[in-house]
Amino acid sequence: MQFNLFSSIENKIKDLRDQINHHNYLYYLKDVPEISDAEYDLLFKELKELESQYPQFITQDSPTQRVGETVSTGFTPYKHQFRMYSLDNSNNDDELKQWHERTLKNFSNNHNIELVCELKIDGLAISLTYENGFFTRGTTRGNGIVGEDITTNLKTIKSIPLKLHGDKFPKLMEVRGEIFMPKSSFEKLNEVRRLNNEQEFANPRNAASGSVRQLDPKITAERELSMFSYAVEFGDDNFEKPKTHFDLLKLLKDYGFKVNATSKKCKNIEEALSFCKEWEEKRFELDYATDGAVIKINDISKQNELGFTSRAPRWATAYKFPPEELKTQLLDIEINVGRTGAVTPVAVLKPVKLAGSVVARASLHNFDEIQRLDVRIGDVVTVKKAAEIIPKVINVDKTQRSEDSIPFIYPDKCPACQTPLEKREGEVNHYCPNFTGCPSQIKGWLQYWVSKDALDIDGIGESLVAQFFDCELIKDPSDLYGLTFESLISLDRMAEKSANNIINSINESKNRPLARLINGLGIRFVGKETAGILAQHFHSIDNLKNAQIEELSAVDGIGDKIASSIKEYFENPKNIEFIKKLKSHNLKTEEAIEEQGEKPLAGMTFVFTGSLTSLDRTKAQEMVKKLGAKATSSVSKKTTYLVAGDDPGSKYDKAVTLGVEVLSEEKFKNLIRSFI
DNA sequence: CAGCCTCGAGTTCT
DNA sequence: CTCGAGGCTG
Repeated sequence: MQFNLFSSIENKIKDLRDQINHHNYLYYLKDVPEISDAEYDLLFKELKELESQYPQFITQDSPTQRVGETVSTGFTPYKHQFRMYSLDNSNNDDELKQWHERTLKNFSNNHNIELVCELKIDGLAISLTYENGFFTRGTTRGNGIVGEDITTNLKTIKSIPLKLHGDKFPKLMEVRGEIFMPKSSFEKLNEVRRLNNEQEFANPRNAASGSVRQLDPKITAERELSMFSYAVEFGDDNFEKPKTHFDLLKLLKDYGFKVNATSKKCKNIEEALSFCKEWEEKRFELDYATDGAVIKINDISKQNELGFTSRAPRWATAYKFPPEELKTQLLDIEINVGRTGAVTPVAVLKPVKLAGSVVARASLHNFDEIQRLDVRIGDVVTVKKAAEIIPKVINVDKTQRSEDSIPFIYPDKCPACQTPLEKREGEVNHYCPNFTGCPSQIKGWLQYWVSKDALDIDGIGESLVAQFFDCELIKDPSDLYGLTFESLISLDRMAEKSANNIINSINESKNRPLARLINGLGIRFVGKETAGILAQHFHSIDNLKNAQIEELSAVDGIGDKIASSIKEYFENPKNIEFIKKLKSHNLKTEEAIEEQGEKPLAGMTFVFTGSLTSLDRTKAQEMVKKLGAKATSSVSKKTTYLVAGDDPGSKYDKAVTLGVEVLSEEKFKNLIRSFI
């Protein structure tokens, strides 16, 4: 299973590489591009993603390896002598106090346990190896176990001593620190890049990261980079090590490292909290970016007693400063109609930089939300990123509202097809009821049909289905299967090769598992999961069609609402017609009862979080399902294992609170391997 | 019937 | 990731 997976990925990567190189040739040398820039970018993006997941398949001639590409290569992987751990987070005062309480419980005499507070620098974590006082190697953090050797670049950074000061050194030590670019240098650098018409860096962190991973160390040397050091791993039993973390910081300073001067010893958690509060305000005055504070137990013997979880020390926690908020102007409210007919308003914002990226849009969810905020076009609003990712409008500054502003008038007609909108009793969303005729809904459906969770048609995405639909080549997904080479080639920006690929992909999708097909139908309340249940129970679309309400709701996981939604779907002659068309194009609409293999993981529930390095999440989920376990997306008491990849999110914290066992990617793979 | 737990749907940007 | 809503359990 593993081997097939890898060889097909290798082929896929090779195929992408060849395609892109071919298009490069056409574009740059022959000046006759066959595909649009957007399509080219998509191919490129896909290749980059696959390569970053499976770096073993990167070859020298890959288009991603050209100078100017940010994909990191050319650096040798290096296995850290001592693992580089992450930090657990405390998102607010309570969580910090809880961490403190939990930690102190481990000691019988827990009075006067000193803490050290430090600012958490928003940069790039690295590790420096010193042998007998000489700097011998510097590496990126990577996944904490293996990083990349960037010694030559790091040697250009002046705050990294090439030889330690003083005369007593351990035989071996690894110093951990954070590389950063001062805000002022970042501004200067971007100024220059702007003048040269070069792409600007989004934030100092990205600039530092980009600078340190240059293949040419001369470029690194030109960038103003600096480093704060904050930890050491000793590889020398005879060396007399510091007894406390604070002494360790002092030792680092004496050795000639730059140590952040704000670090402070605290007698109790209240003092630590006031350190956090103080810097939450003052951090903007600093010339470097900080995203929080780190609180550590000072006594190193106590640190050793506490030890580590699978990913982080128990004796330290990161206090996260609240996410950045910004004010900006709301330029317009756009109305989207999704594939189900659900109407969602989207705020169009004057673009602002927020927590590292430029935000121009934010969902307003529904009409209730607009009323709750009383948000009007032209208002000045506060935007913040929920969970650091999704922009959200959190409030409206009504003092800055002009006198002639009027409340937003919610449309009563679908913007795409002019059908009057409906709101069902007890539901929050408005719907466009023109389910079979609304162009916006059909486009959404087409897009869903070709997506990974449905028929997974490679090479067709949002723009292409919209193009097909707008050219009236297709009216619904079944028409995809009637597309001919000739009809495709008549389109703009479509050449033989792409047309062939598309026809092939479409044909391949005729044999997808039944569950995917059911999901693609777009029956209300029936998504990926429920479609899977239905496929397993009924084995064919026809059986599903003929099932009575009672039969449906008897199935585990299907209640009255879903059952009647399914029944309703199959009572609509248009849908019956659609399924007929699928069959006439030879799509697989039935599936033999799957052979029940060994189910060694029966009864277990897995949740995945963070980015997995050696396999992708969907694959991992399919694997555990095959072995009889469930794969869900949120952690609860019922979760057996949380598999945490790199940089896990809130799920990790929840698992810790609920006492759910956490597996590293490595441990997970071992577990799975023992069954195949 | 309340209180979980899960699922579905929609969303942003790199 | 988050909200809302459906299904199941005690």
